[in-house]
Amino acid sequence: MTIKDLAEKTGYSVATVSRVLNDHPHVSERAREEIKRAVDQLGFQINTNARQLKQHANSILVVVKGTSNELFAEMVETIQTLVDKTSYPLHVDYMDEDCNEVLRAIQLLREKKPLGILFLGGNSRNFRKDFEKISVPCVLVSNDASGLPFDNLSSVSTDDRQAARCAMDSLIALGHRKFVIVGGDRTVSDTGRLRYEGCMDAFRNHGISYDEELDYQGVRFSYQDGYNATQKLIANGRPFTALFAAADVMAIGAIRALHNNGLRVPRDVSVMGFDGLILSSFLVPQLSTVAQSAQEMAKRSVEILIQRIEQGGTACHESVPYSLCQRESTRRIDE
Amino acid sequence: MTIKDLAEKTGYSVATVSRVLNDHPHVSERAREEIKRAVDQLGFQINTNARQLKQHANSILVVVKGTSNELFAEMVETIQTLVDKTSYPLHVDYMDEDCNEVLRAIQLLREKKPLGILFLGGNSRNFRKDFEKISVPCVLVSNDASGLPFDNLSSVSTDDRQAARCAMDSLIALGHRKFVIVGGDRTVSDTGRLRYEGCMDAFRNHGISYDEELDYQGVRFSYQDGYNATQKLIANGRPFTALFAAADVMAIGAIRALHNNGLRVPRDVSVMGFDGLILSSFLVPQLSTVAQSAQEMAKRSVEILIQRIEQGGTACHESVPYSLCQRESTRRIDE
DNA sequence: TTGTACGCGTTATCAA
DNA sequence: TTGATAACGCGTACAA
Repeated sequence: MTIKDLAEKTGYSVATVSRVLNDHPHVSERAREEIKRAVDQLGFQINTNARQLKQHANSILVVVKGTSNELFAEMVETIQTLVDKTSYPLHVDYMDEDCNEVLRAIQLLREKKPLGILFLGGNSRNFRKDFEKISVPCVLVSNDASGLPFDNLSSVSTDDRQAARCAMDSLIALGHRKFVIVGGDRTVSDTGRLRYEGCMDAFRNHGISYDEELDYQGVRFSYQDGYNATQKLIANGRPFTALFAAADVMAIGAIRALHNNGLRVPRDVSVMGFDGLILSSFLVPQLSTVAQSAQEMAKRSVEILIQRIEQGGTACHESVPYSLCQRESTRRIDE
Repeated sequence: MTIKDLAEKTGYSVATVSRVLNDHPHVSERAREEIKRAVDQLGFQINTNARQLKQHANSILVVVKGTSNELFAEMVETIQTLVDKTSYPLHVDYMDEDCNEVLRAIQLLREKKPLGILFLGGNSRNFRKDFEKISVPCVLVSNDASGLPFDNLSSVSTDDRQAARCAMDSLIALGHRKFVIVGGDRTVSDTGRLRYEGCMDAFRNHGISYDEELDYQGVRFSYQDGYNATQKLIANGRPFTALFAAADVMAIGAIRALHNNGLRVPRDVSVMGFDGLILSSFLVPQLSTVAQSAQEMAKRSVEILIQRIEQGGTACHESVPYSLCQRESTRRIDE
């Protein structure tokens, strides 16, 4: 079933059929109706390979790093509704967490010929290495790209460092002095490194002693890793009253590990997460966390991308506000 | 940068270049090397649109219904590793929950020309309506398709009805007699309907009275809907000692709602979920649940699909075992 | 072993 | 308003 078949069945030419299919003008009402009816009747489906081979498909591409990242899932939804309001078709591509998102984008660039790309998550090393091959406007979402030398790569992110520092400040204000941190692997995750540094800023400012070796665990952003890391921190035997996890999923694993060791949250240990997943507000206790504005990040990314696509201009780098949610997993302690 | 350019640069013809690109025989070592070098140097990337327009790409397609379904995410990982061991390329396509997965598959069938399709989740109504247009072997995963009249549609699923019944039986064995259920919308979700019927089976068997109107909520599988539904059930004012949620995510929302109403789990109310998400074992209290064998379902689906692709044969329908996890959110009560 | 030439399904540019 | 036809980039008979 091709447009050729459609042409034969309806008695029109492929050109006319194509015009109808693409809602082009210069087609008589009668032809339009007849052809549309035939499309429905015969269950015709267009071949996007052939179409994209010809067309400069004017779509927007979203490359999502990680297939089960709740924060990204929330953002994709927002992006979808926003882009739907424009005339740009949207294409979302999910990939494994430890895939190279830039190489993947280069591949998709050839296939889909999008006008611009939105990266949900990304590793600066990958960008440094291969991004030069991409020339369409791009926006890196949730990571800052201001340090990267590409004027077609904008970014919208949370100020991870400041947000983490703010979280620690709040715990310090609650009277906490002895901390452990379940964070990301600073050698591979930009996010992990920044949030770590934010914590250090707070410690330094308040003269709090902290042993990077004994009180930090750099692991993957998962329940299990959060759990394991916390087990180790407990096993180290250094007392602590507050635990900061650089992601809500790790915080959940951490709370379970604390529980298994007879430590209650927030009675014995205050736990603060990072991200502000929807899930975290349904937990018992509700998770205190630094909430990223997923909606706002998504919104600005789309706006910036479309602006760059339509009006050009060089890269810009924005950070969107975060909000500290003091909920039930943290408490004030007496000195 | 096309194979034509590549041909010019190297002095060979497009045919030879194409052969090298596809690792075909009948190419001299020298030509192979020269061309491969040129590919690297010029950063050539093949145009998959053109390629797929020509080729009957011998890939396997996975259509995932729902972008943030943890259970499916687990299965995709397993599928990926399994298919990687074969020579079939794998293509995973994620779509919104309330999209028509069959129409989407038909579309992708034209684009990617896969040898077979794996459906992760699906609505029997959609299949009944449009599946006839698909002729390649398919496997519906997590829903039973034995009632559907297609001999190229196999299925691998959990026996939802029996599993739900088993869950209720276990709660009854723990002394519970007054139940409420947070389930799916039985009019749209096959899964929701089956799990509901399983509960009814148990009630009937044990002579337990149950008011479908007052004690059942049919909602979407989300935290928020689980929460809202539970609020309503509590507001109805009918006392209950056990709550069954047809999905772990709903159970989590339910627990929070109970908590907000001063009801402790499992002290005041026992809560049992369904799915066995990884998350559920990290909660406090650990969620009692009916765990589906995600791994096993994924494994059998792949096996069946490849078998059908390679050796043909008509559809088969399997159910994989579930396991009842009595953890910390349920308890025995005294009569 | 290599090259020529055609066709895949579509869109777009003409001319009618 | 319509139709014939040339691309798009690639794979593959078939010929050499």
